[in-house]
Amino acid sequence: MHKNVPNLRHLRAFREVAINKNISLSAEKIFISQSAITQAINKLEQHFGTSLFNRSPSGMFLTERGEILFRRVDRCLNLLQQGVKDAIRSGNGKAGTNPLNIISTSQLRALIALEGNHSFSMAARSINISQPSLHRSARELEDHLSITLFEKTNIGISLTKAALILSRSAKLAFSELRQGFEEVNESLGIESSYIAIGSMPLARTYILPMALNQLTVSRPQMSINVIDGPYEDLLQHLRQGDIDFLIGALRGNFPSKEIIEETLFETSLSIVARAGHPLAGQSELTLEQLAQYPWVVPRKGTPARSRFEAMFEQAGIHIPMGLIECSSQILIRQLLQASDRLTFLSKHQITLEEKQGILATLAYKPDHSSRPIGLTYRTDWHPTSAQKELMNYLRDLSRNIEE
DNA sequence: GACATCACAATAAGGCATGG
DNA sequence: CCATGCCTTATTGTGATGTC
Repeated sequence: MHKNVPNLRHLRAFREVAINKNISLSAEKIFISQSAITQAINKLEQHFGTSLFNRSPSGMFLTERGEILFRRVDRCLNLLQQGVKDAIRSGNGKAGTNPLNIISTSQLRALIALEGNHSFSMAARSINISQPSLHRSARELEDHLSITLFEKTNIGISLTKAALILSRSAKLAFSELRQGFEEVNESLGIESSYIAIGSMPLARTYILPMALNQLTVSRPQMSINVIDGPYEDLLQHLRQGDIDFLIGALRGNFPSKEIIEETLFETSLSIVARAGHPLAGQSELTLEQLAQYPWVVPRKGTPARSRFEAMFEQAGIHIPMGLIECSSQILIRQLLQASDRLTFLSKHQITLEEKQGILATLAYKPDHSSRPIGLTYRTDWHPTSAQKELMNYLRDLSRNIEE
């Protein structure tokens, strides 16, 4: 995932030279030799496959792609610097010299690997290095920061609070670099970029596929990763920069200003059953009638599930027993087809074929059935042009949705 | 004066074996 | 499982020297 992250000191050197427009001066500032910086920059240029500076007698000036990268590198380093500071504070350590001097990419990689794996051996395997190597990097990091990063718990090795803070900044920092790499490639006309989208059930069925098709027409080389899962997991990945944005039902009420929710459209929930269902075609259904049948419902904690429960509770009716919780659209169809179960679907989850005869929308309109569908992303996220393009397709498609 | 380059030195990163 | 020692390999850095 975070392959090929360049040496942090090289990135620092790059930033200094970009600011000072002078290698020798930068060399004095960050205490390494002039030749080391020259080579570091060459290496970065090789890594990103483009020249980053115009060398002129009056100094080193960023090329167009150098500028692009500089913005990302600057954010990357700031994130890391802040992350180390916060982690040290959280771990009651003493803030020492410049944090960027004491940590390396491989140490951060080790840290990140340990976040998802509760043993050194598994973490090592997950990033294809040997257990001793990973172990050493991890302990070195701990040593350099002089705070506790790892502790033994009942599930194995866990990260301390301080370690989690650092790991999160590192992921965000690496993801800035990933985005920078993609922007540079875009500017070179290499369409190899990559987008990770977190998808909640609704969007998947209609709007997202259409937008993805549009995007792949204009950018055939693009690789796209659509990830689904429980909202909490997706949000977690979003906050750590693993996912670029989420699409689906908005939850609202974010405690912090860290996350933005952008409404694309409103959709309304309908109660649906198979076409030959006993309640299909009847008018004026009551909640009591609906409570007689078994249901397929969304996971607990989702907005649609809350609506489902509120619908009965407000009317003082017991919630039907024998619920099946399921978020797979295909499975829901099959459950409905084979039984008299009912479910909540929003208008845009029902396809044309289904409207023409496989599913029946029952004559009962839940209160407050309308809910916002939209995009969720980090406030400090800076989308690449491919990412912006995809979001614009989604916005355009939403505008044309007939309600 | 300021960057590039070269030969070599120094470190960092990684692996294997092996013992708690 | 984790931790360590010991060794190899890869990466980075230095200082001298070249080039424009």
